[in-house]
Amino acid sequence: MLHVDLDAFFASVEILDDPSLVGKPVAVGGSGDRGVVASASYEARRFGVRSAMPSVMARRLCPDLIMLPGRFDRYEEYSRAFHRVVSDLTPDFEPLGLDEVFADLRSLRRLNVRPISGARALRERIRDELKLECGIGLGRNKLFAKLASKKAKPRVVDGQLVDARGVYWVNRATEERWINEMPVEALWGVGPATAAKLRHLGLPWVRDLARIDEASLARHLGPAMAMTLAAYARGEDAREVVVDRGAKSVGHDQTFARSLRGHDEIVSELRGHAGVVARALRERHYVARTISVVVRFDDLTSVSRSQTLAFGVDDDVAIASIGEALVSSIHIEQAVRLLGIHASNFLERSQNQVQLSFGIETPSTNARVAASAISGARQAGHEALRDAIDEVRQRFGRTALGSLSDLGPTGVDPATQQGRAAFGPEPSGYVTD
DNA sequence: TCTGGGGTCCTAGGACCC
DNA sequence: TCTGGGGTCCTAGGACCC
Repeated sequence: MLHVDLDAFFASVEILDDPSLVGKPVAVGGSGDRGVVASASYEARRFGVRSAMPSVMARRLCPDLIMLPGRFDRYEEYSRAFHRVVSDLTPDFEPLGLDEVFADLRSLRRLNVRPISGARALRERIRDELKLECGIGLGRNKLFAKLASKKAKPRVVDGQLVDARGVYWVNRATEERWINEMPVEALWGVGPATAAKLRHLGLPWVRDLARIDEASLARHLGPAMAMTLAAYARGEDAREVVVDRGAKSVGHDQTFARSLRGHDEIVSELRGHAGVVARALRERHYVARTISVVVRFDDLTSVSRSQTLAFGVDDDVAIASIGEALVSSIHIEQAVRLLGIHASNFLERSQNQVQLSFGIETPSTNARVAASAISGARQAGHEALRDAIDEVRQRFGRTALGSLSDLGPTGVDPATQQGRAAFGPEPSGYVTD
């Protein structure tokens, strides 16, 4: 198993695209009071800046930090190029986020290529063709390959950058040493909460997990986690490389610089979010049967609501209507700092079974209204129009046409409970910006 | 310093079917 | 008349990963 991890990915792409940033402390992330660092250059890391750190703290540690907002379309381009390079080594690879890849190298045996040679060649090509640095780990399974790639990467020790080995291969002796020396939080799947539980149980080391009875571990962590951790502690990891893992959900969340107050503010933001999710679905030719919303309050507590329909949706207004119905079912007494909407339970768009005239079994009146809105949309020929809008936007840019979600009314006429208002017979709402 | 936004997987309870 | 055990689906929440 091979694991590649690109160094400081987002920050490195920014520096490649703007050479004036070379040698400077650069971070990508939100710059506001509620922002966090998504990626930091090694110059920034020398000051202690780390990803997932609140931006306020990063700036305190490094006053000259150059904070960039992030251009994810650009990172995706680089990511695709990265995957093309990996695919030349083997087609058996699995991306993890934009900047990591697992690859099963067993097929290289037939070609008489040693894993270590393949890894070195891959690293050279990433450097030559993408101008990016990376760490590569080789091991018996995903667990060790991932731990090894971390060892292969440059580290900051006492504010100084320690050179990277580039490629790190874990042999049996090293495996055993790591199992004996590693704290539990070094394991995949052990975060702050699980680490705290394990410390509480007197099991702070991976070697402690090897001696504890799995059944008693399961009582505290659940059966799945217990089984996984017990296996890891024996150096076993059965996870295979899955090529083309299809997406299971898409969503859009946003934390607001100023928390939202009142139903109207929330609904108007929700419509924009619904449009983002709907477009993502259509790009993938999926429809989603389940729509969920999440609301985070100023005290950082969150509430979610979801609803599964008998058929799939991929339409801005339909998803917004369902989202509104769900949000309306939440008791909102505080200001809202985050609002999210997600779609899951995908069907291929071509496989969608649409019911136009049957009553739809749903627990709430609002959802029935949403369903009738969907029917209304289809009957009004709205779908073809929307696809045309998507196509125009694809060819001429996203701002070439005004956004459907800016139309205003919810798409549901409260008097008639009909979903005709926004779809209407006349499409004059869709004129250009 | 006070915690983003993109996701995945697991758990527990309830409804429902056979 | 009161009851089981297996299984699926849905919902809400939580933990984790990059």
